[in-house]
Amino acid sequence: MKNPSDVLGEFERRGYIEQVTDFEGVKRYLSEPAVCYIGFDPTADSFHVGSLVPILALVHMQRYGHRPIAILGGGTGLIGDPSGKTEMRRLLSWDELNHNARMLKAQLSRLIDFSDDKALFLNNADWLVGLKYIDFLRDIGRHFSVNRMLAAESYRQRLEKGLNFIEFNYMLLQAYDFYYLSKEFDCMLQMGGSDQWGNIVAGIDLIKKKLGKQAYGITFPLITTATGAKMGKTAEGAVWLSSEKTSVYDFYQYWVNTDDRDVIRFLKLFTMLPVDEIEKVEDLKGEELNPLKRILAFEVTSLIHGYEEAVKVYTSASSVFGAIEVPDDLLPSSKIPRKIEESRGTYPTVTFPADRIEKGIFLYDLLCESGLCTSKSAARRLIEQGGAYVNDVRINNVKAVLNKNAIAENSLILRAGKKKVKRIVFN
RNA sequence: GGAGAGGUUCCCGAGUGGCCAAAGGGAGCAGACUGUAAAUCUGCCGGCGUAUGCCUUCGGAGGUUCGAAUCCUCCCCUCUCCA
Repeated sequence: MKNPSDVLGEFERRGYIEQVTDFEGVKRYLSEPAVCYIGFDPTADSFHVGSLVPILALVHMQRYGHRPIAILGGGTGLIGDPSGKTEMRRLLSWDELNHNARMLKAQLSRLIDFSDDKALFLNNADWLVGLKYIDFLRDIGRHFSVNRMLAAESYRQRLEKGLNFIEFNYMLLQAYDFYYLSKEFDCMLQMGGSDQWGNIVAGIDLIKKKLGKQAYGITFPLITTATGAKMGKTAEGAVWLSSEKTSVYDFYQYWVNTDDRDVIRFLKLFTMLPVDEIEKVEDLKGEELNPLKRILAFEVTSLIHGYEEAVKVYTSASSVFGAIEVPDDLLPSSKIPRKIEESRGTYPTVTFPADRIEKGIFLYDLLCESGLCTSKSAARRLIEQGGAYVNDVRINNVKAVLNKNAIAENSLILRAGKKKVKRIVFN
């Protein structure tokens, strides 16, 4: 069993920590199995890559013997957190909320063990919705100074754009969450993104005032890529953890395409590989980083979608981009297949009726309908610019028509640019 | 409640009656170079498609006009100042 207090060191070495309210205090608190919590946004029915750090923080906590609590901001989601947003969030309906809660818990369950209450998944709607306005003002509201709230960074930004009263109350509700959890579950540590600092501190103050107890807070840094983009954002939108929303293939690709400068940092942040091992490969540069990128992609995919799926995408990606041997001594704890036997990868597949190909089908139609291009115009452009490949042969003719000659075993491989590939099956 | 400013294509932002599918930048896409990286260069960047063409788009609904993102009316939203 690991030493519970070492989790803090682990966080430090992995780059999980932005701020701590009281480092020594937290260390003492974590010196024996403790309870900690993180709140999650209920606005979608899947987490995305941006939530990975908080989620993995809970995973680490559990591995070190602590009891993590994931709070779904059901009650607060009905309001919308202004922190770090420049716009007001849309309000959720009850049905959406319940649906999202189910889906999110299922996702977390793959990573966190909720059996026997070793971890908890709670919805703050359970205790927030029943609050009485007047009681709340008397018991909780009086402890908050508006002056201090206005000074909080999270509100200051919004003050410039405009902040309505409902959002202004968000801090009180989140502080109340923390107070509630400290009272009911002895949870004295809250973690969260750096934009949550103000809310966390407010909760600590409230606990001090109401219970006379000391609570703690840790915030994670906002993770951006080397190019300055927010983590997990692509042109197509967020990179989701749900394979329904982001295919496992695209998920894997997102990670392999990591910028050189981010590889080591991301290995520490987003995989569970031992930090010792990661630190040993820190000096690798240039092309040597390619196997590391594959390990990164493999490990994260494996964590989120499971080992089997990860092996599958890894194999198919290798058949698209070429297999490389990953040395046994490179991050030895990784379960990535070190050698790939030449096998046909499983490309993302789209099926078409067989008569389409028998009649002959315009290449641009196929590109468009298979989802590789967003419109026929885009498909034409792609062909004109030399980015369209059928079975690895570049097709430059915009009016190209595919017929039976193009297929082998009822399928063909369609490429758009270097990175987007689909297998088209006709039957 | 009063006064003012504003809402333009994925984002920022120009455009004040025809030359506007709408400048410029960013993002994105393709190609070259490469290592499924970055940087750079070239091209593209509403849709249908190849027609001096049509359709959709400048907050929403109407109107004026041969013609509107641009003018008028009403409405919605945002911001600033005052109360």
